[in-house]
Amino acid sequence: MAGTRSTAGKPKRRAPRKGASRTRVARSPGRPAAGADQAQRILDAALACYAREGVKATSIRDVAREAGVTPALVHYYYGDAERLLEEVINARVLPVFGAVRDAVTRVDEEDPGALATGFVNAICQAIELHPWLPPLWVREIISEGGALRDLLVTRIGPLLPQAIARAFARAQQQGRVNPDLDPRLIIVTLIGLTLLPAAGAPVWRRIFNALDLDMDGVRRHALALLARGLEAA
Amino acid sequence: MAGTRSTAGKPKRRAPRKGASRTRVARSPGRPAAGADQAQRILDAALACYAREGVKATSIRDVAREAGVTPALVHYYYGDAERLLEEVINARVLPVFGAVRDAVTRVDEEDPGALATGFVNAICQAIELHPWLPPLWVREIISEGGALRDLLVTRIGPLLPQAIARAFARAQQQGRVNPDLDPRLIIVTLIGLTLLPAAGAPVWRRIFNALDLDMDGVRRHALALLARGLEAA
Amino acid sequence: MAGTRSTAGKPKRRAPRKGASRTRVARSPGRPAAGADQAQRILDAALACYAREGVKATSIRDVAREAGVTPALVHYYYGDAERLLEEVINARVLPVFGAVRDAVTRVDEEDPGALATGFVNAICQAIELHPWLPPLWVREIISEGGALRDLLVTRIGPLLPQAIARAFARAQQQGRVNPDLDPRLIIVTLIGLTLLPAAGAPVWRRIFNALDLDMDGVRRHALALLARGLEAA
Amino acid sequence: MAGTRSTAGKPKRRAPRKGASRTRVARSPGRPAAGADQAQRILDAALACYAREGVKATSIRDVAREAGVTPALVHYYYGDAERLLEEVINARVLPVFGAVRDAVTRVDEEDPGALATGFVNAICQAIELHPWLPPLWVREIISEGGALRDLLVTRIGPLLPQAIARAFARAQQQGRVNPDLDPRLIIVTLIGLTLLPAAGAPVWRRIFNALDLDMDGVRRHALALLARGLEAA
DNA sequence: TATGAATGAGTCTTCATTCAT
DNA sequence: CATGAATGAAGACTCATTCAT
Repeated sequence: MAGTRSTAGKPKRRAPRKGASRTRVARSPGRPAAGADQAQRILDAALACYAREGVKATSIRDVAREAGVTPALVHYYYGDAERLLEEVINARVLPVFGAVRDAVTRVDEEDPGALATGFVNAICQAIELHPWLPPLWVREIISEGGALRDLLVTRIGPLLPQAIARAFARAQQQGRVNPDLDPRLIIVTLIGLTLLPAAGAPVWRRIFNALDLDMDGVRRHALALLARGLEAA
Repeated sequence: MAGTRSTAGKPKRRAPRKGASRTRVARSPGRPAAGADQAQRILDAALACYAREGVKATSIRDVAREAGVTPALVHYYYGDAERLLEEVINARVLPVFGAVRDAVTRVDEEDPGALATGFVNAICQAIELHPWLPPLWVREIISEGGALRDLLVTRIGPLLPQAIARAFARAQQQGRVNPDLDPRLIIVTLIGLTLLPAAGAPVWRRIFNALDLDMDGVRRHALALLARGLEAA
Repeated sequence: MAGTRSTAGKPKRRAPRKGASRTRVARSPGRPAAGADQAQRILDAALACYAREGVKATSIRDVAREAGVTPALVHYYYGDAERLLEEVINARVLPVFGAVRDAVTRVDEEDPGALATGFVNAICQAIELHPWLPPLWVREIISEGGALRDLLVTRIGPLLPQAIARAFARAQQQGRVNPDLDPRLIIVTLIGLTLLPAAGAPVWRRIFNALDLDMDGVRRHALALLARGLEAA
Repeated sequence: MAGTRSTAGKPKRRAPRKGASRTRVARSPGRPAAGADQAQRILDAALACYAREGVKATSIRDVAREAGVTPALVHYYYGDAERLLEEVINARVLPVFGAVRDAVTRVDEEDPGALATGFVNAICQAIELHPWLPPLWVREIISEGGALRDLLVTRIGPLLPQAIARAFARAQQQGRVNPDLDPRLIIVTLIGLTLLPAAGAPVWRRIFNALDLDMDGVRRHALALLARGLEAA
């Protein structure tokens, strides 16, 4: 009979409860206190799923399965697929871009070649440390409707891309850079020569039946192309 | 009761589901004879959804909504999300790559510069004709787990990429190409200089607040970089 | 593996989909076309559950169980617990109050006794026709937080209660009604003498071990009390 | 693992659940010795939720939220939604009815007018002391399926209602009371003239746009109606 | 005494799919 | 050719409950 049904799953009905979203116990604000390495494992699992399946196609169940926990626990820690994504971004993704930016800003801004080389090296290093980076980038940042596009526009873009574009524009005006290039597309090019090959590596390996297509080869190829492609004369 | 079949609620895609396959009435082979511009509309809608949301994240309902028909009709025509995807590939995607390949093969294979230029021009033309091409490419072909990866490996790869790699390898041995490049990564580079910027254009426009970042600019930038980057001296 | 999970339950993720609420197929607007007596059965079941368990405590599953259909079908027809409630109100509840109002407005407004008698008789008749009326009234209209309170305030209140209050205020000023009464509380009293006893009948029967406590007894008791209680002298 | 017990996700209330009953540490009997104003706070919170949302629609989480404690603590103290309800009844609800009964039994039982007046005054006083009383009464005692119905039948009914009914029956036989009334419905009427208006006050205030509709007005209206309505001549 | 972690179960909602029409 | 009705399955989210601390 009715009246026996559990309260679970449907708060009560009607109780707007919208405001109270954020499960009371949810940990999302501060990093999950202590002993909760589960929380870390969940973040890693989410990242893996995002990279493999795409953010939109990743269900909380997928993440739970990948992490070896129950879906309820994912919800316990991060409350919501949306908040889980936010946490992944803040705790995993942004730090990596921060590191790349730091590495690049240590380079002489007036030397466009050094700038490009610095970026390529930094991003290739990041890629080797974080295999999820290339797939996540091409799928969720570059792609239309990507779940992380705003991230690039609001939080990454203002840092590196604009700085690089400005540096190249200056150098170009001073005749130190290939005048037919569009300074704004330099950063796009740098990504197209590093993150894109990295993301596509598995396919290209199969197509060329070449197991030796590794990140170091990609790096050298990119640097070789840029060395001549960027220069003025 | 209705709905006694077992495949209901089935996974997004990929579920083998060998048994109940192929709806009795399903039309998948030739385009349905009459009154079936519906069928075309559905294919277009699917393509739009794939490009916008990703193949895995596109439900049959999404396609139906986009096409302005009932989900039942989509099922009636294509039976299955998997078969719908196949039809989209065969009827829409492959022809475009065929056209690009045809354009490129009309070029002198022994001139690496012409080859690169030919590819860039052909792909840029295809992009302008088919706005779904860049997003679909970066998300479903380049990306790990992309739904169209096999397509590249089995049906596109053997054609153009391998031919281009061979041509550049030959030219490189003859000293006519920058010796520090990896011939196999040339095609990757070409894509990274065209399809990737095209896919990312909306974001870059926002980041640089530049509405003038169009495909023609991308093309010129790519050709400028390649002109010097590829040459030997 | 991930990526195999059904799309169900979680549209895609993130796809706001808020606007698109109203299931495309949902029937809520027009009465469900034809042959859909299921839709009627569901409304009846919902009403029964509301009366028995309360609106807030009624789950869509309860309704489905009561109606002998699947929860998914309830959702198919009415999309949402909220919309189901709306439909029940519009298709079942409001018509009853309309009938009561019509009956009362046929009475001479200048005769307060006739007005009270008319209301008592009309509401008692409605109660006998619609057993769900008393429980629904006391629980969802009178009670704090009742799900139908707004209904009374916005759609029923302006009709009968205010008219009755005005009529009694006039008659009281003319010395034709007990001067110590509050005209606005007359309608409250009328309800307290009819709907409340009706709702409580089962308990009172058990307390007094009296199976003969029926609506007709309630009606006569109410009229007897009002006959003297309302009059002036 | 944690959570291997079987009662999880159990129905709102009423689930027999004889087996796993009574949490090992549960405190249900005497009030927990020390530091346990928490326990009191929880009872108050439960009462507030019951009045606001209804007993069936009140989850242990709601109570915890309202009390500002963890759900686990509520469970720690009262183990179970069912037992929590019992405690609320014993510690909060029954004493109030006891007080009303005491007040009424101090009146001359042979004077029906005094009896009615005494009840009205006593209940109105109780209402002003305990705002949760009217909603709880109409929703959980009067209403079909109300969670406190048994309470009325087994523990309150035998006291006051039956005594009042007997007193009025006697007086009626002696010609001292309106002969057309049903003595058993007197108590129902008394409630309909006090608790019901009190419960509905918020709505009626909005309908009549009258902020001056207070308990004292309700009391006077009730007494005025009863004074004439009950008398014999 | 009190709570964070963890989980099974239950509800809502959506989806793919079938079938009768 | 096309669709409304109907359903099983799956996913999201919430809940009650336990347990270790």
